[in-house]
Amino acid sequence: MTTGHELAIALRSAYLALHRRSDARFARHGVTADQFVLLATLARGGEALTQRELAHRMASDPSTVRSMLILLAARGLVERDAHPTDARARTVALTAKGRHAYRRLWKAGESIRARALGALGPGEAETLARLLGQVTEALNPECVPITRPTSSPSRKDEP
Amino acid sequence: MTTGHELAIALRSAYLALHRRSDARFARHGVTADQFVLLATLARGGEALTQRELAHRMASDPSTVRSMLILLAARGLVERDAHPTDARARTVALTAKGRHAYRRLWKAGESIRARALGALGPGEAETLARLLGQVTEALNPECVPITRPTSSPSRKDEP
DNA sequence: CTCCGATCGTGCGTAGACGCACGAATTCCA
DNA sequence: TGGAATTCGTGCGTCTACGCACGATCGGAG
Repeated sequence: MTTGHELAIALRSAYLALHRRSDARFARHGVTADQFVLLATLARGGEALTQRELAHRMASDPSTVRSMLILLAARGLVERDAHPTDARARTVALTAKGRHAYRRLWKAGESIRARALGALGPGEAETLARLLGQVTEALNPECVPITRPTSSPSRKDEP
Repeated sequence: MTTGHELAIALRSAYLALHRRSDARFARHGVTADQFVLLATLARGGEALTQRELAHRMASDPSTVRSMLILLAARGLVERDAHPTDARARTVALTAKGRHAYRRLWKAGESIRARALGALGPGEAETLARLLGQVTEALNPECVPITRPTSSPSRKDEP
């Protein structure tokens, strides 16, 4: 039987392992794993996101994204301009240098992605992604169900 | 088809969602999600781990564990004593207050664990934990295979 | 017994992840 | 149209996750 605690620990371990590996790999190129995620989100996002939209797509926090953008902008990988119609917002986009760096980083990270996929049998990657999606969905504060959070006090885990 | 990148993003999203939820829940009790992990590891570890062993079991860094211990010790949840036989090491253990807090926190986190498990069908929790374990294993720097990291330049993902 | 390499913890610096409180701009609706 | 609620970004503080360079200690090889 797998308890919620075990699941949480497994999730934590896997994420931290991935993050460490990626950080170590990308460090040679002067960026962090999270900065890569930002650049990738921007690259795939078809130009010009607001900081908030960027944060949303990265499953990250606007405040966090802001400090990352400051670092990336200082290095010329990213550009922040005024939003055309909304004076509150700023648009974010990759610079040419940023796009170039992203392509380089993509290649650099390839073996790590291959390594993760290689650990999984045929079809297991799909399964894993799907299950992770279900957990994410359930954990996101999006729509807290009207029914009280835990109706029957489930005693699935034990300390 | 699920690419390595999608898998990485799914993993990141799930972990961050879990972490956020947990942090929010535990904040009322004055501890963070990661501090809970430390306390749980200590509680399950059968007393007296070295900082290094604790870090290993938490899938965390000795340096990180140290700063967490400083905070937890200042609040009397944890005790750091000299190691009986190794003058370099220090042993870490829960105080009575720490054990009490841990029990309280365990209950507080229950609905989150239930929520995650509830998003999964029968047997899926086991599957998810297993797949996460495989990925973790593959990503951990433990034994870097003698064969060069990526022999055949696999072109599984696309930017 | 005496080194020398491995190991433990420390201290410092950087980066991320967040919460919260602000000011400014936008939207909505009465 | 005027004001309230909302939304965007900022700034600040805290905690975690590391890497790296130390000093101290341990352990084994000679």
